[in-house]
Amino acid sequence: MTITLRIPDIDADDLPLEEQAYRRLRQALMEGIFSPGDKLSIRRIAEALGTSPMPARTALRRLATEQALDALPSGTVLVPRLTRAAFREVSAIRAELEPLAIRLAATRVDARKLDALTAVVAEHDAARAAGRPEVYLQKDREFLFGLYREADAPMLLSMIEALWLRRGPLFWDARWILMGRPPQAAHRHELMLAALRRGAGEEAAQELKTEIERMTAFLIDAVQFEGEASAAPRPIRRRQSAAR
Amino acid sequence: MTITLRIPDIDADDLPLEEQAYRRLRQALMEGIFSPGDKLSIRRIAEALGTSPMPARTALRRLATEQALDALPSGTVLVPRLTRAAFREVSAIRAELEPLAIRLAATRVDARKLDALTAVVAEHDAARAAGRPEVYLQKDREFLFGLYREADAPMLLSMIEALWLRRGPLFWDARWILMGRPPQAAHRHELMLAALRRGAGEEAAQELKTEIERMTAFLIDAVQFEGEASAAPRPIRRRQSAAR
DNA sequence: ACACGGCAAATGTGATCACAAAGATCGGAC
DNA sequence: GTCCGATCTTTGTGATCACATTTGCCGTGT
Repeated sequence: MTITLRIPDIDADDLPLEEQAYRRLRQALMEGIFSPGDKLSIRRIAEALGTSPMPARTALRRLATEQALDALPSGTVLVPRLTRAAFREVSAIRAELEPLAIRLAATRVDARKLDALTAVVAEHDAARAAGRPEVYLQKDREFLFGLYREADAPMLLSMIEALWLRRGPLFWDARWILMGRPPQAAHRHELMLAALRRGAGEEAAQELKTEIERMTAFLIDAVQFEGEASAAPRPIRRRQSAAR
Repeated sequence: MTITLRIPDIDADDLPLEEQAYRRLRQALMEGIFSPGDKLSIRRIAEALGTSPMPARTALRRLATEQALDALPSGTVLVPRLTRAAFREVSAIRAELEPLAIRLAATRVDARKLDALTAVVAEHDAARAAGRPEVYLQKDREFLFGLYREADAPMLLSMIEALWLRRGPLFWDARWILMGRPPQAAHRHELMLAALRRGAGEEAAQELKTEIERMTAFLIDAVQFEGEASAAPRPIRRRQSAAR
């Protein structure tokens, strides 16, 4: 890891440094600041964050605890490189938990929220048309987590966040691939919204489960996973400048 | 919290102190050393563990990250007191994740393992007959996690462990209630084993889902939850000496 | 090319300290 | 009795340090 880190700032100056560090690192994981396999040393992260090592150390340990990062027996912390099996596992868990969140949200979400999320879907599709994968991924997240928060199920939300963090770097690497799918194949968010408007939570949950399963099947064939020989050129693994 | 802590020792002297602390605290959560609502101060835990504050601090932060403990905005760490809604949430997540683990395990588990787990079921029932709730809870855990480990799904296992940790103290408090249920109502482990022997993973998963849902319905009516008026005498909330 | 050994640098961990903030206690007023 | 303010104690956080372990680099041999 020889590239200068540009870890995002966040607007939370009144929180303890350790919490700020944690949140900034979470965001960095979702936004491609790190690549799969990167080694995160406490001192280097602390320097990048502009703190002493303690907050960085705590934040890294917290992220390892929730499996957003991998910790080796030596204590070294790495950005996860997912094997094919690990990616399947994450997806299988998502396919159970995220529909559950939708079912719970369906009993609580109101029309105003659904309208707001309709606008997010439009922005999601616009980002796709404009060729802005970073915005595309961010709108996908904004849509789904907008719904999951309606579930008012804090532990479930935290678990889903951990799943997204774990596969965040891989998704970032695959962002052009993901965005290159035809719109009707890429997501079923309109279908979900339509179902939710009819009060059909189970149907919306099923649409999401299908979306996750199909995205998994698509990426399984499209991505180079850890531990597999290079039968094709490696997908682009380096960061480009963030478009946002 | 005025009672002297007796945190379990573990057999892992070659691990870093922080990892030992973490594991010991996890075990303590499952075994009723703490009660819901207990405040865990870094210094007091460190003293009970016989370490400096650092390993205790890290362990407590890790446990808070995975929601085994609750952290207040001040940084104070508490043993969770589950509201009725929180207990329902934990159970709903369990009802999704644990059957998934069974389905995955069903494709891999062999007859030797099933035989070993058959013995655990017998010990589970013997503990019930002997009126030893601590062993009863431990055998329940041994049986189910024996299966979940067969799934070879590390993140799923970690998530299930976090769920069990979160509701560990409440279950400990309810151990006599749980053990007092008639055997055929208490669990469906024999049914699960029978299905797994036939290679019917989906059926075993469904038996477990039913077990979780019924146990939830039973406990919802039997337990005093946080934030609810005392319409009945509070259940015993203090530790008795561990029988093991 | 690879493997091994030696050495220096980097690293994670535990210990300790200072300090601001949170929490507990006490006394007085109503 | 309750409530409030003052004071003291405890607490969590961040900083820093020492040290054992790990990692990386270089040179040598095959």
